[in-house]
Formats: sequence, structure tokens, C-alpha cells
Amino acid sequence: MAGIKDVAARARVSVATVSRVLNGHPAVRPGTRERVRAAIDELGYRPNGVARSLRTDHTSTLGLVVSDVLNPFFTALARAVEDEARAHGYSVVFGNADEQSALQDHHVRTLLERRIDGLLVSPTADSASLVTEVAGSGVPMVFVDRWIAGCPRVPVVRTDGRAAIAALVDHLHRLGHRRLAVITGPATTTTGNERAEAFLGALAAHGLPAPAHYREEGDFQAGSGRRATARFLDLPEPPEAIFATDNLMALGAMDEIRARGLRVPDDVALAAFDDIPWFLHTDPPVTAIAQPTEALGHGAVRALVDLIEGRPATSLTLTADLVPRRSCGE
Amino acid sequence: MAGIKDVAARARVSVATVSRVLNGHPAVRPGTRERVRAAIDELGYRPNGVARSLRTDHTSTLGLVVSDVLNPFFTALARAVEDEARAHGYSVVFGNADEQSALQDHHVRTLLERRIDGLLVSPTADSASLVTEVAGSGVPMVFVDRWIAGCPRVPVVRTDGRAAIAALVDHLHRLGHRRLAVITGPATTTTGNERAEAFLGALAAHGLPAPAHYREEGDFQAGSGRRATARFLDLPEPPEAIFATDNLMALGAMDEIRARGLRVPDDVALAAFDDIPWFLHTDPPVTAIAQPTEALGHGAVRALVDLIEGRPATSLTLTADLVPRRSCGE
DNA sequence: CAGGGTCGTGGAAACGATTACACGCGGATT
DNA sequence: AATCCGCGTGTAATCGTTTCCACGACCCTG
Repeated sequence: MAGIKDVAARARVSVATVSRVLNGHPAVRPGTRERVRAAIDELGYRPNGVARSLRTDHTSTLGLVVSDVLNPFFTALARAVEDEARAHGYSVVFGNADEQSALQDHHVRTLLERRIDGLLVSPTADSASLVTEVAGSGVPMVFVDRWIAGCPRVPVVRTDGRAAIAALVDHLHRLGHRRLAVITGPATTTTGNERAEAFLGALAAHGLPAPAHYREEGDFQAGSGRRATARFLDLPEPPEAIFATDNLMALGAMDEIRARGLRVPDDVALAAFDDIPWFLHTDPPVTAIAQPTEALGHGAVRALVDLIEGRPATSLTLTADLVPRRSCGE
Repeated sequence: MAGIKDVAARARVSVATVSRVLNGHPAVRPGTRERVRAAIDELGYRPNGVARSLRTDHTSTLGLVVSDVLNPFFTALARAVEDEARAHGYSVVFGNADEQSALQDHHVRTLLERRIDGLLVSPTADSASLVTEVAGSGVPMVFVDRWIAGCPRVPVVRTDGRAAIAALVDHLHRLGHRRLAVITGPATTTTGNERAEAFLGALAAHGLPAPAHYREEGDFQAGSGRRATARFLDLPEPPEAIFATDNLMALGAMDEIRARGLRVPDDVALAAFDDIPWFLHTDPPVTAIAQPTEALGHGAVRALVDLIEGRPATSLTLTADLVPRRSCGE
């Protein structure tokens, strides 16, 4: 492939001049600029970003490590991140950790070797990971959705679902449900903890019981939601309502409920954290807690870009909304 | 950040030796290797992939440009691609074209500048795009799912849905539906055309009518499915069944049907191309044509890696299966 | 008309790795 | 004993850019 030297030769200028027109440097005579442009077109020259990055020490690339691409929440987030990043002149390299901390480390490592300018992470569990180490190392980084406690210098862009969860428990209580169960995320994720605690707190506020067997830990994937639901339904006194702390576990819960020939909400009510388009069309439509996913992605990128460009970056906490549908009853 | 020189100094060897242990070159005395390893750890050294890529002229990176990340089919594909790529030692940079050819070009351009080793594209419409130009330029490239006619040297990894579509028309016919409508993809996409033609062909084989007003062109996004369905339902004699050629347009169709207070399948039957987990839980479950998405992603990466490593690459055509559910009737 | 700016351009030194080549040393071969 | 070979290591060129500095031409000012 043609290099800058070839362009220079063809345009009868030096490589320095070619570089200048490439980068929009003003001190180039219009005529010269035209000659260079022409040479570039004729040769089909494309600047070598690798060489440029080596020289300038930045790659115009952001890394985004999410825990599960198949989760519609994260794909929506990824899309929002990419849009905002592009608006700032960055591209995005994605890594899918599949909820495994080893895979997460793998991606962080390769992203770092690629010398991305900044890192967006929605950390999975295990805080003994590379992420903690990197957090201290000066690489611009921001947590999105989830975070790791004890990384004080890393901004967090997330949504606080506590009010919405309280509203959900209100809603369930008003519909007459008293035995409420929850499928939490891994105890090692912040979101998992926060959502579970908010739920338990809301139960207490209503004077509702919160026995240990009405709480199962899942891993944010459909299979675990299904298994947790099976254990609930096997109880001598199964819950009247189940709250899944993410959409995939809610999907698994529906699987199990349906497999047993039970009906939502008549036999058991269901609600989920994270709203997604499909919830409108399930049988019945699922009441969910909607995060402002786009704002989350945009805010995270803005914080990261601030950090990269040397401005102070701010954490950002958004709020979620309850979207009642039929899956909890009338 | 520490460089190879710092490591060399600390281990009291030359940079060449450090490079050798980095790359597993055998001709290093075990003792030396150990000293270097220790120095690397102590400094927290991470090789600079940018410099390495410049020197070696490869980046161990593949580019994947899909038309819509929010489409579950493509996110499943992306995941399969990433898995297989990782198994071969490559990482993947994704670009989301959002069905816009300008955005697609943008991504192709930046990927090329980043000097990715190979490109996987599911091209959107517009064949006058950069993609066609690149196809001829010697950059390893393979088309996945969709392709562009007239790029003879670019392998295509895709699924042939014709048999499954014929089976679907059989299925609909057997259930008593006679007035069948189709929402196609953009005429400029190969998949859009193939699916529409297969459907029309199957109608003809059954002696069913195929009036022009039973065919609407969508853009593979939910909104267009909804609008097309609205036009169908406004017809004096609306169709008895609607076939959406992708899952998002099917979602839009359900939106519209439900908004009018009609029921699936009693008032109108619905089927979709591309099966996704949510279709099991919609009301009613929708019959779909399932592509072997994983095999598609894996096959595409293998073909691309073959190309990159100088082996002959082969096109691959898989087949799809009809998964009957309740949305077409009993 | 001398001195000082500005403007457009070119020469060459980085950036951080990989790798061809050279070298010194010890053991085996003759 | 002379030669050769292979092993472990170092020196330095190289990849394709950006960018600092220098330089000549020109214009302005005093």
C-alpha cells in the first residue's frame, strides 16, 4: 500500500508537507495543497493509523468491556457509547466478558496493549482482577453501570434504581402480593447488591417478610433465572411475585413458569430490572424498571473524554423509572 | 509507561533479548529469561502493540461491520465472531452501520486506517460504497449474511433460506391461509431480495396470488415493519398472514397489530425470518426461520483467517430451519 | 537599505518495537 | 592444532508517521 513518501514524490513535495495537508495544518499554500490532494486520490493513499498512533501517542480509540453482549441492555449501552464516541472523534473497541473475570482480564490486557486512550468498564464480580490494578495506574477509565468499591479515582456513571424499586414494591403491595421473592445478581457486583438491598429495604418498609428462601442469587444470565425460579416454585409456600434483577433472568423465570403450566400474573407475578422493547410483546407484557440507557452511555463517554483530555471528570448518577405492565396483575 | 528499554536496562540485557523473551524465541538462556521476566513484572511493563504492529505489519485485529447492533441476530453473530476470532488469536473491532451506507463507509475507512488484518462485512444496500472499492484492493475481506454482487474474489458466508421459506409457505397454506403478504428488506440487500423471491416463488408453486399490494419494502428496522403492516391492514382485503423478513420488522408488525386491537393468529398470522430467544415468550410465540447464527460467525472468521494467512478461502452456505409456533395458527 | 517578521517548505529526529547480521565463545570434528 | 559450528547476545536498521528546527523568499518598517 502506498505510503506518505509515495504521495510526497508524486506531488513533488516533502513528506512534511503531505503530513501537513493530511492534518489540516494551515501553513500550506493552496496550490500545493491541491497537488497533494490530487496525489492522494490518484494513489488511493490511506494514512497509516498505526504509525500515526506510535508517533502521537494516542489512538483515538476507546475500549468498552461489558459483561454480556447478548443482554439487550448492554447492546443498547454499547450502541449509545459508540454513537457518542464517534461524535467526539473516537472509535470503540468492544470486549465481551461473558460474566467471567478471566475473560474480562483478557480484554483489558489486550486493550491496554493496543494503547486505547481510555477504558469504559462494567466490571464483572471479582475485584481481585486486573481492573483494580489498572484503576490505580493512571490509564483514563470510567465505570459504567457497575463499579468496583475502592477505586476512588475512577468516576462512575450509573443509575440508582432504589426509588424505582421502592415504587415497584409499592405497586406489588397495592396489587395484593405479600410474599415477594427476588433473584439477585452475583453478590460481588455492585448492581446486584444495590438492587437486592433496595428490594429488601422496601419490603421492610411495608412490614413484609423477607425470608432467606425468597432470595436466590443468579448470575445475570437466563439459565440462572430459570433455576432460581424453579427453587422458588418448589417451595411449600411459593412466592406470589418474583422480581428479577435483570432482563435475562426474567426471561429464564418466564421459561420456568411456563414450563410448569403456570400463568403470569395469576399464579405468580413477575417484574424485571431493565426495560427492553420485547417486554411489550411478551405474554403478558412485563412490568419493568427502565434505565436511561442512552444517557448512561453518553454520560460515560463524556466523562471518559474529559479524563483523557485532562479535564476533571465527574461521576454521574441517573434515576430509573417503573413501567407497570400486566405481569404483576391488573 | 515503561518501555522495552527500561526492561532491558533493569535486566542488564539488550532490547533484542527482551524482545526475544517477549515473543517466546527459544534462543535465550533460561537464566536470562528469568531476569527479563522479573524485570517485566517489577516494572509492570506492557508491550506497546502499536509499535509492534508498525514493525510487523499486522495488528491481530479483525474488523466487523454489521448493519444494526440492536438487532439480536447481529449481536448473536457478533458474539460468535468474537469467540472464534479470540480462539485464533485475533481481537475484533466492531462497527455499527445502522443500515446507513455513509456510516458503513465511515467504519470501513477507520478500520482500514487502523490497519486491521481483515474485514468482515454484512453490507448494507448501496453497492456504490467504499466496500466495493476495497473488495478489489487486496485487503482480506469476507461477506457474512449479506453480500454484494460483483465482488467475485470475496468469499460469502451466509445461509440459504429458500427451502425454509418454502416450508413456511407450505405451513401457512396447510393452516388455511391463502392471502399471504411479505415485508421485504431493502431491494438493494441480497438477503432482502432472496427472501422475497423465495417467498413469491413458493406462492406461485402453490398457485397462490401475489398481488403487488401484498408486498411492502421495509428497512430491517422495527418502524418500517410497523408502517408496512399498517398499509396491509388498511387494505380493503387485508392479508391473512404476514411474513416479516427479519425479527425487528416482525416486532414492528406485532406493535401495529396489537395497537389495532387485533389478535395473532386469529385476525392475522405472523412469521419472521431469524429466530431469537424472545420469540418463545411473545404473545403468541412466533413461528420463525432459524439461521445457524453461531456456525455463520465461526465460518466467516475461519474463512477470513484463511485468507489472511494466505490459504485459499471458501465460501460457505448453510441452511435455515422452520420453527413453527403458535403465531400462524394451531 | 538594513533588520526583523512571516510564510511556505524541507531535513531529520523521534515514537517503541522486531529482526537481520555480526560477534565471541566453547565444544566437536578433522 | 586448526577449523567449524551453534548458541546466546548485542548493534543498528527499519516500519510510516509527526513535528521541531532551519532556511530562503518576501514584505514591512524605520
